[in-house]
Amino acid sequence: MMQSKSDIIAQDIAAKIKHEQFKANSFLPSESELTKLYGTSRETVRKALQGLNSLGLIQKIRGKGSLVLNLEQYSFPISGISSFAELSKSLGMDAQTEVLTLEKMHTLPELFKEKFPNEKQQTGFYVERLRKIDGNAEILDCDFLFSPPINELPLNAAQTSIYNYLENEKGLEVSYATKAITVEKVDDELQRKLSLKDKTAVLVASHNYLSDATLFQLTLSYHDPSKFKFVDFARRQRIRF
Amino acid sequence: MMQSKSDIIAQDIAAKIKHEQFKANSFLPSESELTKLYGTSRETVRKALQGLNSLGLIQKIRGKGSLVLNLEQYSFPISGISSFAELSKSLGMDAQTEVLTLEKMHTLPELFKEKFPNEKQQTGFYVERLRKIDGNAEILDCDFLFSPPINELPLNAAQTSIYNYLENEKGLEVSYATKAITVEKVDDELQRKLSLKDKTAVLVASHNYLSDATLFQLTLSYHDPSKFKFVDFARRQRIRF
DNA sequence: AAGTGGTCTAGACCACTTC
DNA sequence: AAGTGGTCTAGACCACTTT
Repeated sequence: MMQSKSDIIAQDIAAKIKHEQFKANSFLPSESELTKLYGTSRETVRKALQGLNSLGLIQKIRGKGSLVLNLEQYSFPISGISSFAELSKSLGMDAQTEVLTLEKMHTLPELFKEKFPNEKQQTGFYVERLRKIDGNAEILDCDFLFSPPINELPLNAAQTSIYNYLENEKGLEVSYATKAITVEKVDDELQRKLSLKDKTAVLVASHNYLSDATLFQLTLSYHDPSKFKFVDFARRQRIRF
Repeated sequence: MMQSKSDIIAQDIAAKIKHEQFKANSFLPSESELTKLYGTSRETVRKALQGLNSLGLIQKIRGKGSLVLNLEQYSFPISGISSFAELSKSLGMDAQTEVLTLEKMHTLPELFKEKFPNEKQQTGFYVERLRKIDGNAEILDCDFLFSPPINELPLNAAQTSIYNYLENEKGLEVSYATKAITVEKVDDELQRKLSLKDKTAVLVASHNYLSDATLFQLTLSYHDPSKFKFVDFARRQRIRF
C-alpha cells in the first residue's frame, strides 16, 4: 500500500504535465537530470517514466528524450479501470447517482446468469444504479459483488463510490478487470430508464478482480448509444500471444 | 529492432502458457528459478514478467508467486494495437480482405475532415477495405496514410497487411494509437456494403503513431453492431492524472 | 526460518541523435 | 565527441506467505 519512490516521481511528473509545468510537445528533463532532481538512481527514474509511457502521457524517443504528448485533442482515455465517481470527478462533470436497488441475494439474478453463464458463486450484493449527467439518465450500472470477500455494503457506499469504500475502508485492493463491449437489444423497462429512442444499448460487461486474483464483482453497464464514447490508448505489443 | 533478453524470455513464457506447459491457475517457477533457467539476472526476468503481467497473462502475488490467468473464459483481449491480419490469424478465423479503393490524394476525404476536424496534413493514400469473415462482410476499414512518411503503398500491401509492409519492408516502427469507440448513424451506401439491418454502425476511430511520435495514419473502422465485440484487459492505475 | 515477490542502487556497455 | 535513452548486472534490503 506504501507508495514507492518511483510512484511518487511518476505522480509528480504527471501533475507537472497536467499543470503545464512540463508542456505538451516538449521534452522532459533527461533521465540523468531527473536522477539528480529526485536524488534517486537512474533505474528508479526510468521505472517512473515507464509508467507515464504506458499511460500515454509521454513518448520515449531514443537518443532524444521523453516527449510530452498532448491529450487534449481526444480527451483523456477512459479505458483502464476506474469508478464512475473517479471518472466524473476527473472530467469535471455534474454527475449524480441514484441507487435503484441494493439487496443481499443468495442466487445470481437472471440477467447475470444470462450474460455470465460460467459463474458459479451465488451469494452477494445486487446493486442497480442510475447515473445522471447534467440531470439526464445516461448509464444504468448493474453490479453483483460476491460474499465473500464482501460481507457488507452500506447504502452510503453505493451512493458515493463502492471502490472508495472497498479500498479505503475495507483495505481490499482492486487490481484488474476484463471488459467486453457489445451492442445489445434491450427490454421496455431499460428503454424507459434510459429514455432510449430505440430498443438498443451499448453494454460494457466486466469481471473485476482483487490483487490476489479473486473475482469480487461482475458488472453490466448499459449506456445510451447516442452518448456512449469509449476512449482508449494502446501501445503495440512486442509479445505476441 | 533487436530483441532484448527480457523480450525473449517473455515470448518464451507466453508460448509455454499458450501451449499449457505452464497451466492456468498454477504458479510459474519462482523468479530465482527463472533466473537460473534463463541464465540472466533477476531484474531481467522481472522485466519479462512485468510485460506478461500488464498483458493480463499472469497475476503477480506477493509472497506467493506469479499466477497464470486463464483467458479462455472471455477470449483473448482485442484491445492493444494489432492489424486485422494479425488478429484474424491469431483467432484462427477464415478471413478475407477486399480492397475497394486505393488512391493517392492531395486533400483529406470529406469523411475524414468530418471525423477528424483538427487534422491539417493533406497528402497521402486513401484505402478502403471490406473485411469478410466466413464470407460475410463484417467490417469496413477506411484508412488515410500520410505522405510523408509513407511515400508508396502497393496494392499487395493493402490486400495482405499494411502493418507488415510498413514494419518489415519499410523499417517503420508502429508504436501507439488512440482509439475512440462510438455508435453512429450511417448512410445508404455503408448500410449496403455491410448488409446492415439498421442505419447504425459501431465506429472505431483511431490516430496511429510511429515510435518517433509521428502521426502516420487515421483509421475509421465501421462494424456491424450485431457482430461487434471489443474485449479489453485493464489494470487499475496507480498514477491518477 | 525459508521462500516468494517489491524496491532500489551504482555501475557498465550499447544504440541512436546531435553537433 | 557528447548527450540521450535501452539493456543488463550483482547485490542489498524489505514485506508478505507459508511451514
